[in-house]
Amino acid sequence: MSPGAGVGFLISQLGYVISGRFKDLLAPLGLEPRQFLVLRHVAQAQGSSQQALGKALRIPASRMVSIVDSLERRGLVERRANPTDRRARALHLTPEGRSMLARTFKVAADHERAICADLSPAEREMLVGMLRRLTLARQLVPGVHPALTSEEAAAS
Amino acid sequence: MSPGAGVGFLISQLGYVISGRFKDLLAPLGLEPRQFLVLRHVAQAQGSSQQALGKALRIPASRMVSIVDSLERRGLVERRANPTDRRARALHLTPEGRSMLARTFKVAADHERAICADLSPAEREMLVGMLRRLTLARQLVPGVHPALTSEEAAAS
DNA sequence: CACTAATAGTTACAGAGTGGAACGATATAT
DNA sequence: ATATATCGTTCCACTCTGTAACTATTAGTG
Repeated sequence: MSPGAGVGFLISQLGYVISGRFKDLLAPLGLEPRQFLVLRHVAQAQGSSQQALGKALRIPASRMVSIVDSLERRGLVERRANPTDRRARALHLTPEGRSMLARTFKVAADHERAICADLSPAEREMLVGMLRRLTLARQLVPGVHPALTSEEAAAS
Repeated sequence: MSPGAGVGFLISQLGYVISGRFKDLLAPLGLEPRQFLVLRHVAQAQGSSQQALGKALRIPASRMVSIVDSLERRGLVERRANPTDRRARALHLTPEGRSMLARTFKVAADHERAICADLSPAEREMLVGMLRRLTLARQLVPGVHPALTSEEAAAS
């Protein structure tokens, strides 16, 4: 079979345009995919340190700095003092951060709807099931998009 | 629904690791994905100019130079004189290029097998059908992976 | 036939994005 | 106490990218 017709190529090709489209949809909110990723994880683990977050998301510490900088500048995230460790910064979502996150979820839902527009609900379910089996077989971290994290970490 | 569970995210996530894996599989042959892409298209359209190739693959002319340089240095591709236009170079596959291409196809086939290992033949067929419908709805160029081409061109 | 505009390939270059190394402040272990 | 590790930060070198300029050649126009 010629490459270009297989599952691998189709998924790879689709994945690229889908994530590119998501980036475009996020842009009007003034958010980049990586910022979205971090914002979402701060919400899930309030008070985390930058290191912990970077470790979970496989983002180098030096890169976390500027990402958190931008989120803080926009008032979406706060760097608070950690009472037990004066080196670390406890990251917290602001009310604006929370409302922004809600907006991004809406964008993501719209995106998902557009992608699945041509599929019947039954097909969609079947597709999700098969894709999920493929991801599990590849030990992907659920909810963490590798493209937004380290290039190195993927190899390790 | 939370992002990370949808079709979009799953495909995007899988696409990233699948293409990354393909890159790793290609590495032992001393070939990068972009070189593979160009090599494959030279084979499909022998005698093409670099511009024509770049246009088809959405690779800027300045970038084609180094790609073709590397392929020529490895003896996989030849820049011959174009009899009707002395500005243009006619690209041709060498015998080594052809055998290299055959090897890459074998790698791609192995890769595809590994990806689909957990799917029954019927499932695989259904998956391909659904994915193909998604790609058609998005007007993707068949066989051309956008990630290996221009960032700009995707927007146009 | 001159002259201008467009095109093929190349080179040079500047900008964005990346992770690693080094640094000061703090925490932990011996 | 003293050495070692960790957190956040800054700095930097490296890669990848497309644009612009340049030469050689071709095509169009009067």
